[in-house]
Amino acid sequence: MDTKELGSTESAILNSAKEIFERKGMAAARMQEIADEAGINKAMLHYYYRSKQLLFEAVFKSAFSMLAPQINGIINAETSLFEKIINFSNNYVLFVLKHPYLPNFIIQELNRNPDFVKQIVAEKNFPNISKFKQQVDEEVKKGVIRPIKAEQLFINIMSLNIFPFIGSQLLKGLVNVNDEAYKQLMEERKTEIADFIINSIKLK
Amino acid sequence: MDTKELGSTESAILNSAKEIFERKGMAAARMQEIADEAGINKAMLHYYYRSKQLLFEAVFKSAFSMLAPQINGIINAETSLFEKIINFSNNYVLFVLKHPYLPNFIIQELNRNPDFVKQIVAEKNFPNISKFKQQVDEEVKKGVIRPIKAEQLFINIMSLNIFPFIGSQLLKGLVNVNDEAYKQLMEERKTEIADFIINSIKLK
DNA sequence: GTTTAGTTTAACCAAATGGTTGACAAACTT
DNA sequence: AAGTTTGTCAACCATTTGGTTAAACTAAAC
Repeated sequence: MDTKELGSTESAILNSAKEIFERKGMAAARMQEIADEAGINKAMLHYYYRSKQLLFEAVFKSAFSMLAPQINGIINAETSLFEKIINFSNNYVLFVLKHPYLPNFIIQELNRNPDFVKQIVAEKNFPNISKFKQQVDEEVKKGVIRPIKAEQLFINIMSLNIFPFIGSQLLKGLVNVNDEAYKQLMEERKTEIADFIINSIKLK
Repeated sequence: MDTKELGSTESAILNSAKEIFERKGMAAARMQEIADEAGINKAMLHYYYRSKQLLFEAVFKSAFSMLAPQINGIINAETSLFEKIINFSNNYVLFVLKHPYLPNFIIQELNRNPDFVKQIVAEKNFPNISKFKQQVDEEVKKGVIRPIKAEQLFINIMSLNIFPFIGSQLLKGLVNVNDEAYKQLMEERKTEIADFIINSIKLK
């Protein structure tokens, strides 16, 4: 596949590995397939990354470091609570269009390997909702929004944004629409989600 | 493992296969492990189910037939819209406590194999939201709830209920709570979700 | 021009894995 | 009771798979 210089072989491997791992998951991914995708010999994978496990971890960390700023940047921005909700919903849809398999990959592998969470959480760039929490508590106290735990609100925001993509196959079936119509629904959600949330919490 | 008579070996296999497949997914599951779990010889798996693929399909269909009534029964009940929302949120949490890996398994394998959806949708007991849709449209027209597409409301309900379990590892990390505290949050959601939704759509 | 260090490949290997076979036993059938 | 079907198992098989190795190639250093 394409590379973008920088130890071209090494980054070609990482790119191909990302593609295969994200689409198939650790267990179903094949080293040979990654090598083929990168257009290089299988031995190169081990030359640069030692083992499947280590290659996987490199991919996972790289993937997580794409998602984290997405969450962090918006949740901890210097904007009002409502703006955060609007921005997140809007941006997340755009993000997923660029990386369709990424969120599912992360969630899946995190479930398969719960200990992994601890490693990741320990890292410096791991998102932190403390600022968001403080903001929510304030708005509740000021009577701008109805009483709600910041944790629950955060889970709601994440759920409404992430699940429609992860559960897309199931939802397509249940809602009984084709790919095109579902894509249209997702498009609408860029504003629908924020409306839905703000309507729920805002005290007029 | 335990069996519950009825061709004891065959059902022992299915039970063990469910357990392993749901926890590890198709790709990572091992036939030997399923046999061990069932306390029988590996050849028996093939005697009763021919191949890994067929055993997997049996498990998947069985799993889906547990989830479907959960959705169907409530969404198409003879109750008011608000009652449906309340009942679903309440029941779903109880369901997941009994079958922790099931929803994730279904969504995961459906993603991995999108063609599978068509097969499943064709079956008679596949949930259908037409009644729910009609109900939502009516309530909008009557001015009981604000204007919202039934499909979007449905997706919101599903997202708010299902995602917190599927993404539990990620959310635990982001919200920064331990297993115990997270379980507590899930407990609260039995009522929190319905409140959140109804607050959003209800016109006073 | 030779050495040297890093890079790449074809061929190979051992373990794991899904699946098969043939013997054997238990349960029906007649 | 003899024969037939059904269920069960240990051993086996072919293929796949992650991983290794030794030799060949490349390009910079001397």
